[in-house]
Amino acid sequence: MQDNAGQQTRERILACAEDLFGRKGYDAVSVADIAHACDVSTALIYYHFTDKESVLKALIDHASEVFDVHVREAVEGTGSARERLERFIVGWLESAESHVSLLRILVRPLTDPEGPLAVELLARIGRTIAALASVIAEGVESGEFAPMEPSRAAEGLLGLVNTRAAADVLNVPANADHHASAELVTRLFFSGITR
Amino acid sequence: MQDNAGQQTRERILACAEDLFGRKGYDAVSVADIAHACDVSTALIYYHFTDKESVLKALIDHASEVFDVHVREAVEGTGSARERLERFIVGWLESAESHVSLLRILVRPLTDPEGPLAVELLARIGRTIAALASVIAEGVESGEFAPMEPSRAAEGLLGLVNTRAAADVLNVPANADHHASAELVTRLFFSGITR
DNA sequence: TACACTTGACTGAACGTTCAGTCAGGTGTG
DNA sequence: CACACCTGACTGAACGTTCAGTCAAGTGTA
Repeated sequence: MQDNAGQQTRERILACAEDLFGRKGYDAVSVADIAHACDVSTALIYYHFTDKESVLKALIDHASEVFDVHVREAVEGTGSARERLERFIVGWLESAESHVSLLRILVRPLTDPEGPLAVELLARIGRTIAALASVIAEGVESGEFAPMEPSRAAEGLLGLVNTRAAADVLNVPANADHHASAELVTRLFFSGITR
Repeated sequence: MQDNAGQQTRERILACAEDLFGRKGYDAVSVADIAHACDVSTALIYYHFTDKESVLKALIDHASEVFDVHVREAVEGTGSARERLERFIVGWLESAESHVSLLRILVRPLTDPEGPLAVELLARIGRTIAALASVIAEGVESGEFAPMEPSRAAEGLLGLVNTRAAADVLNVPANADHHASAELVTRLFFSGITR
């Protein structure tokens, strides 16, 4: 009972931190804010983590597990390049919907390039783009896609999918209709807007 | 000479703040940082601005002038919907290249929805999307574009163009080749990746 | 069973530092 | 003088972090 009480608390702290960091941003959230949100003392957070940044680090590690799955599936999966990319789009948007805060933490360095752990996060994004680019490159080589620079296209795809995911910030109601989102992204990315 | 020394100083403060806010983010930059960057006292900043947030506000007003031009041109300009959107893409990417910090300030609330002036900035983004959507809607009505929800497409376009603009954060060298960027975005948005 | 000892989980209070913002006053020009 | 411009010295509050110590729940021993 008490053996895993510590683990439970650690998870509770992480859950609160995920929500707060995702909503307000790392800098704007104090350790006291996190502590208050999960009803513990600030000192307890330093019992479970070495410092504030390591809380963020733990969240990022968790986030990678959630989102990287879809990238790996696209790279290692079966089917045509387009099929695998379509599955990536759907999967990524699903994860984005259920882990908005986590996604915001991951993409923040794109608008905050000197923020906390920016170097690590940007490297991660770079790896994601490279992975998607490899799938696109396959499609280009096989003639499935038109000739183009794969890394650029991959960048655009990630931009599209993340914009769509961040859309609930805007007035646009993105809730519950991520199927429509996936369709839009798929269509925009593969066929464009032109009739 | 000294009459407009104040104006000059105000502009210098704004220039430093633009750079610092754009690189490190509003929260991570102290008033003392800004003061030190343009070699004045912190007190002087409070002589020219009522508080820290109003410095950001002044920057945003300036940013709007820089970026809104391209949106207005797309809405009020002549030519087909596609031509006007293409001009918007080129213009926006040009401004983005020469005002990276400013753009980062404008889009930050997308990943920091409770940050400083987020409400105002999000409203601004909403207006931009609505404006682009109206152009896309024209294209849809005239049969130039395939039937689709204009606001979603507009959202995607803005996402594409801003992702491309933020790309210099990544390892991808986006400098000096915003023509290639514009081509990519144009192609991705209008024709998609498919052969 | 009883009692001394250890441990993991947790806290209140305080640390030094940094922050946004203030203020009384100085300097040069019309 | 009067006014625009500017500064050094300062303040209260908030910050991340530390620390001495509490407490309930084992554990080993007799």
